[in-house]
Amino acid sequence: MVTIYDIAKQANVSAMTVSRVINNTGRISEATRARVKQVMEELGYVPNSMARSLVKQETKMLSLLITDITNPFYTTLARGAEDAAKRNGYKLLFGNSDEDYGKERDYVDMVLSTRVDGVLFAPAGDASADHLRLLQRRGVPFVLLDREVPGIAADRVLGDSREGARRLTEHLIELGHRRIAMINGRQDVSTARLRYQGYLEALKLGDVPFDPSLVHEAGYTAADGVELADALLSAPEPPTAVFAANNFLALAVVRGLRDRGVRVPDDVSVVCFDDFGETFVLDPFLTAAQQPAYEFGSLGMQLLIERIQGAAGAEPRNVVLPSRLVIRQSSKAL
Amino acid sequence: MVTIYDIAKQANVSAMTVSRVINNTGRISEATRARVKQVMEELGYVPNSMARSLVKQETKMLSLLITDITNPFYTTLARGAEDAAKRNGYKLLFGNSDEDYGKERDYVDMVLSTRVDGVLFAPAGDASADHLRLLQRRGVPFVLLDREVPGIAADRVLGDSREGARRLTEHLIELGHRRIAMINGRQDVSTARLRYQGYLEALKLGDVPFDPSLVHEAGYTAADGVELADALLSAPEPPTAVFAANNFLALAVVRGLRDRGVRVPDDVSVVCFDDFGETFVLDPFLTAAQQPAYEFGSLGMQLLIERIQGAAGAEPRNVVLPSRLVIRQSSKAL
DNA sequence: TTGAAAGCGCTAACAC
DNA sequence: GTGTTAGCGCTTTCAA
Repeated sequence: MVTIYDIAKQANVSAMTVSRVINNTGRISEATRARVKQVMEELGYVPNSMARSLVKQETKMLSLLITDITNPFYTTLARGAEDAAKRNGYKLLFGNSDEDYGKERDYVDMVLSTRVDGVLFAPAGDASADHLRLLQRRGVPFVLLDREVPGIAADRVLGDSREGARRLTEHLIELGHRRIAMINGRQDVSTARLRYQGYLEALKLGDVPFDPSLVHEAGYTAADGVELADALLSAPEPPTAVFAANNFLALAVVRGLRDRGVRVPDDVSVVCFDDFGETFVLDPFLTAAQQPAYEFGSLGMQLLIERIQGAAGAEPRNVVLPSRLVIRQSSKAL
Repeated sequence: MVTIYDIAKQANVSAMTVSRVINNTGRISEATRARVKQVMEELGYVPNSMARSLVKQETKMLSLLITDITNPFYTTLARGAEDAAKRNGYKLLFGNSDEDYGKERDYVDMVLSTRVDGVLFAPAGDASADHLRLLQRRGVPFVLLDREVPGIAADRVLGDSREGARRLTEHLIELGHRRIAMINGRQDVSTARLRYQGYLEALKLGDVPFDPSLVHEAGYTAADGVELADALLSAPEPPTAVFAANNFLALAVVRGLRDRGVRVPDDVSVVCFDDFGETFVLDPFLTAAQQPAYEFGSLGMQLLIERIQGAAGAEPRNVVLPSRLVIRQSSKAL
């Protein structure tokens, strides 16, 4: 491996001079600079960023933790984050918690020992508070993504879960539905709670009686919610419409209903948060509240970098990104 | 930041003793070990992996470079790679070249300065050879993913592009098609060349005359190939079937054809390599040669780690993963 | 079983 | 403009 000292010797200067050339700091004569640069070229020198990090106490490395790498919402978010990181000269370390607190904990340990300069953190749920406090105690800046965590004050980029859920439910009510089921993520996840509240709000505003037998909790991943259709249909009086709290749940429900001979939207309408967009799907079918996933990532990254560079101010900032209601074929008038 | 020295002082031992406890090396009395461990706990010590890397000359960090982070083929592959890396105690740095040699070059520089222990590399194309030689000269082990690069001898995990393309084309011929168009990636990408060859092979075997006006080249990303439908339909005698060399191209073509009033599959059949699977799509529509994306990642990672740990032998290994032909509604008898 | 010294590759701080 | 010294946090080597 070529080091600064090899360059220094060849170019007949001190290590410091080489360091100055590399970093463009201090005053260097043009002659020396040229000579050093040439030797660097010849020897194919590449700086050792570990050595640099060790002395500078910063790694120029950031970390992004998401909860489901198979979900297009998060991969699109990841892209936004990566673009913004690269623009600012940071590398990005990715992690995937799979909605699992154990894996999340492992990841936090990794992050701590890697000494990344900051973390973009999509928490698995409320119990992530422990992990976030670990980061706080070590002085690692972070920005919360998509979900808030009670008891943790930090910058965050959130969606309008409550509002979006309310609008989706209202849409169903406007179509004449009154028996509207909801399938949701776990209640220890803030978005699940807020989407539930939005649902209740819409029912109240629309003068639709609330029936607890129509509400089911699963989780947010593709694996969750496969059996949901049974639960839905087994209600004393089954629903005519379903609000699914995310894209995977919606897919599972539509599949499950169809398998049982229930047609969507003819027999049952389905709406959801986050869809799969036009990118992957030929004929997008689901009526959905679309969230600007890319902006979750890029904005979050921007907040994080501002925070790291001390351009942020003491109090946490809160960004709420509105969703867009896209009406498609999966919802239909009763 | 808590260091080894803080622990050493508190526990009344030398730094070396602490180091030994951390790494479980050497002989330590149970008493000392317990004392050190307790202090570590109390102070919340987390090892500084940069300092360790600097002296050990290894980072326990690997890197994965893919060419299109928006393509489910690659995100699934990434998941396989990540799982395998974690199983073996490695961290994973992600990168995305967007099929662009410039971005790829930047990424290689980054990789070099980060001193990762190895790279899983999905090359943008043949010109990636320069970048790969850079890695070779620096002694950074890598495994090629999905695409081979002429002139570069290295471990690799590839699909059966030629075979898969042949089978897809044969499928169309069996359905009675004889005017079969192909839309392809750039010819400086090995998979594009091989898929083209497979297409030609099938034509020859099926006694179908080859018409160069039916072959079009675009690129592999969603952005490419939007205008392809025009080119296809403007042929003197337009095709009755289209073989698209990947998933995004297929989606673009179907959209383009529909926009121009051409029905798929009634007027034109479409088949492709890599689809979007059942994970995102309610009613998968495309007849496709499905590749085992997850295994590309996990197997590639396994090869890489073996290579790094010297368990590999001198000559490059070559793994070919077969694709699976899934027949759906987008292809139909003439 | 434990410790002292040296050094991984780099840069901050201070000379000259 | 350029050089010297010291040290970032850890492990290797050798000694006790």
